Amino acid sequence: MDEQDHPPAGYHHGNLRQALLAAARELLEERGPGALGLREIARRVGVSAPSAYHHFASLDAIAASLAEQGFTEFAEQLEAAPTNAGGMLAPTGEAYIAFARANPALYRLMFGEGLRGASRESKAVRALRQRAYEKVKAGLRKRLPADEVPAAALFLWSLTHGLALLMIDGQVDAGADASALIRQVLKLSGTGLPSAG
Amino acid sequence: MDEQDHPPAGYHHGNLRQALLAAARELLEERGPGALGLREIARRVGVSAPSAYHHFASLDAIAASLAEQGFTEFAEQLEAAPTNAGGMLAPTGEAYIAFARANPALYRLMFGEGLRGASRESKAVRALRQRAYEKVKAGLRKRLPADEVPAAALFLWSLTHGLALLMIDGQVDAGADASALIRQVLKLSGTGLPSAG
DNA sequence: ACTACAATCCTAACACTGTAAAGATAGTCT
DNA sequence: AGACTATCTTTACAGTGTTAGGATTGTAGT
Repeated sequence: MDEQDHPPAGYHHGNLRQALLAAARELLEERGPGALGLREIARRVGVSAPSAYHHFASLDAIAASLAEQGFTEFAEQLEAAPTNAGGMLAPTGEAYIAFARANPALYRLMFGEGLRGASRESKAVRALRQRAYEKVKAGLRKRLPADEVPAAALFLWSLTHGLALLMIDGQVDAGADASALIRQVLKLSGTGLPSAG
Repeated sequence: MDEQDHPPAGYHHGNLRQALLAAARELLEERGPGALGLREIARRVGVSAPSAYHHFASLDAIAASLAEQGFTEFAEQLEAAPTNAGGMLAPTGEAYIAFARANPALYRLMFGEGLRGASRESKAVRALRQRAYEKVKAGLRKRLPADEVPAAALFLWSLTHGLALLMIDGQVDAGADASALIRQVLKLSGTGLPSAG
């Protein structure tokens, strides 16, 4: 039975779980959150569908696991954003949107799409979202009176989240230089809009 | 065969199509976009599943129809926003978010969740989204140089869309007076944030 | 009014899905 | 070696969206 040459060693198959997650992630980005299917995942790994139940409690658990994995990478990339330590917010925003654009389906999954029932309320996923959010707040506390922080953080997160989703959905025709447009939009979070209020 | 007392008159059943749409919409808000099921819809109307195919080409077509219906109501409520004609943008933003909060699942459906394949690319739905967007742009043109309008419009839309989704997902604990927080956040679109750029 | 017709609805069936139960197969430990 | 446990498989069940073909009803034509 040499169905694969990866040598990761392990038990029977050559540690499944991760193979399932890898296949799931490929499928996710190939065909979107709604097309995540347990049988298709197993098919790609070359294994029978129910065998997945030795490693995951359900398809939702696989999706939740992907979401967690996504949040981990997300946090890494946000913290690695250039001059993040310097106190500038825009570079973090750009990294945020870069991640979403590089992993569109994963990003949508992380924010609830394709998760049916249980894992939509998943404590793990929700906690991870909140942790990312707390980082933004911490950055703002250095520069704003405490009572303005919540609204300011929500403002920044809404703007970035919304822009990311609109771009992912192909709803904004960014043309050739998307990053220029992104920078332009994010910069408005500093200056504001004339007579918008 | 008196399975219902609604007298809407019509053909055989007493115009299905709309009954299906009504049931679909109830189901949608009750159990979310992912739980939209043709068989369940038919069940609620008291009719056999395949009969829906005389009125809709597929389940996706039902979902797309709901989305269209949603956009229509959406546009109405946005235009009815107080002092919209006066040129203020914030009231429109509040109406935007009010709609999303009143019809959370429908709002998500309108922006792509739960639509598999075809209708995600649906021209009708996409056109409706664009039309709503053009209205925002038109409002901005009166107050900004032309070359700043696209970024400004995208800025406003991203902020509002993102805030709406975060609130819908229960990701922001708005507490008792959500509208106060909403107003506070939207107001920041006018003033901007110190040293955010 | 009676007939032809077209629209509407139904039952039966297909290919698919997620999941449960029970049996085969390999690796591990004493 | 033998017992045991973890892993994977076949089989089966209830559910889904969708298609094909037959029954039923309302509409139009003469």
